Amino acid sequence: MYELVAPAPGGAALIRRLGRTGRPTGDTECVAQAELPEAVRRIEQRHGPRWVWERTAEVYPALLTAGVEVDRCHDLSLSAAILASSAFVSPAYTPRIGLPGSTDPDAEPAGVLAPGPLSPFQGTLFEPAAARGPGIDELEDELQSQLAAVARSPAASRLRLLLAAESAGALIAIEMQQAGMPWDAAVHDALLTARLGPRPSPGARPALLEAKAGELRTLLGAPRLNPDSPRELMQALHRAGVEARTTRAWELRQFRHPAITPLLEYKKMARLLSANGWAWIDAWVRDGRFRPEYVVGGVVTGRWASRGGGALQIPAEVRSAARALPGHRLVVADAAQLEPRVLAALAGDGAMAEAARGQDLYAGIAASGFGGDRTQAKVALLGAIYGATTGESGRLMPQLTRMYPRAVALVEQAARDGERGLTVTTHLGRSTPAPSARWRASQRTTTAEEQRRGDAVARDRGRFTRNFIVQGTAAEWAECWMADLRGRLRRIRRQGLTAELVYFLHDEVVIHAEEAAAEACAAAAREAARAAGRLLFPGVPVEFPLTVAVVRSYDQAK
DNA sequence: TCGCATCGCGCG
DNA sequence: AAAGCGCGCGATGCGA
Repeated sequence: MYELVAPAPGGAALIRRLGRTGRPTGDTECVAQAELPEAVRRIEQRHGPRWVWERTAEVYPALLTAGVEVDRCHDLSLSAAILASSAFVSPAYTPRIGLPGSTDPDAEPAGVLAPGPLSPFQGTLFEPAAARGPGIDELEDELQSQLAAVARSPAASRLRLLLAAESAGALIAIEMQQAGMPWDAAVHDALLTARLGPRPSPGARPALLEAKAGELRTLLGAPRLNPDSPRELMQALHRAGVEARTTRAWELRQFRHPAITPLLEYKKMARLLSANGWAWIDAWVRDGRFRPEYVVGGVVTGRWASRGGGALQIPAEVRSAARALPGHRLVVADAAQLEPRVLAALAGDGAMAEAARGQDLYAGIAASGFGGDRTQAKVALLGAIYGATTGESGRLMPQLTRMYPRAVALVEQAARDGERGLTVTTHLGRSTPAPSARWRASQRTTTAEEQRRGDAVARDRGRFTRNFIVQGTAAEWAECWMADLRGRLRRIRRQGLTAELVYFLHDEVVIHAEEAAAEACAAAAREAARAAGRLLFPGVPVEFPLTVAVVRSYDQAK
């Protein structure tokens, strides 16, 4: 059933077999750290247990390096974070181990999640500091306490699915990091050179960017302007008669002045240079792969975050550098309009599910109520999910409410609850953190001015909780999707073919596969999406179609 | 020189 | 503060 792995003093590792409730069912095996991969391989082949460890990121890299993959695990730290705040757990469960992000073993286990630097080590199985962390008996206790918390929950099967998906995500994050996104530095360099000029010496502006800056200085009559400084830029614009309040691109676009167009071009080019220029290649591309670190559960809603290289913000502009190796393809699969579909399923809104029947949900909704205007349908729906009150989407809300009363009522209720400081919870059981100190202060106001500001703070929280249930449940769908897909790709690999997950972006995955396996991977992604829909929403008639592209480079998808 | 806040912009 | 959610990260500017 379970095999618990824990560090032991003297650089050893302990392995203990546990039953359904986390009680030992056999002896504890002690192996040298260097022998752990082999021991894991042996046990994995014998009975394919669910591996239990404190943090996947501390154990799994070394196993993978030794060529040992595991089928499934239970990540105690990630599970603790979910259970500690889940409204589905009652009476409350208190973790006895550190939560993700707290590397300090003395840290208050149930305390606030202090965003400390995680340093998942690469070379050895356990950091030296971990020796002072929980030992095997504490980890066994913790597992029992988590399993008990799940078992007494009225939503036990949902929580079980959530913990399994999150733990699978932890495995996938490490596997993807080791695989890396195939990245052609020469292609990247060529596109930088075309856009900015040849690579300059460090600190200098590339030629085309410098030329653009010169043009700007002339047009604004500001010969010493540094366009990278918002303050200097602001002053120069004002002197030139452009009365912008900020120097953001969207605002500058409103003004008519000869300098605006070159300024917007400068900003675009400067952004490319600083965010994804040559320094980025040097820092993040090695051996033809971009290897970011994925932080599972790094976002409050349950989405993944990343560390290093801005992995989840790779601009369209440089995606042509993500190229399949010769004889290979990138299979790019994207869940079409995931969040609105999740809303339809969550709310059990039959009318919305009906409109979502086809590949394009917005078109379906437009056809049944916005006079066929797809843009309007999209603006209205996103406004409902994000909490827009003014502008076009605000005006479209009454119409949307008439068409889909259940879906709108669901997000409205989440917003009201959030404003009042209540917890809201995703479909599988991830709950919002307790209201911030700022929100609590907003409840104690005396003057009218304080009252007004307090209301604004409450509405902020309402928009957060409104979005939380949708974004968070979408993240659960995506994690279940990917976990199921991982299993299918492993089966494809067992036929001797190359097929590996190399990138994940909230509602989109990239698989690197040899040509002969590409179509099978595309089919696997589609089947996994159906499986995820059934897992989360059994019996609910909402479809989760994918857009799948088999391409040579990432920019060729969509 | 460093840490920290702010601005701005990329992604979903 | 884009019309509204969630992030990461680089450059600048300021105070220590």
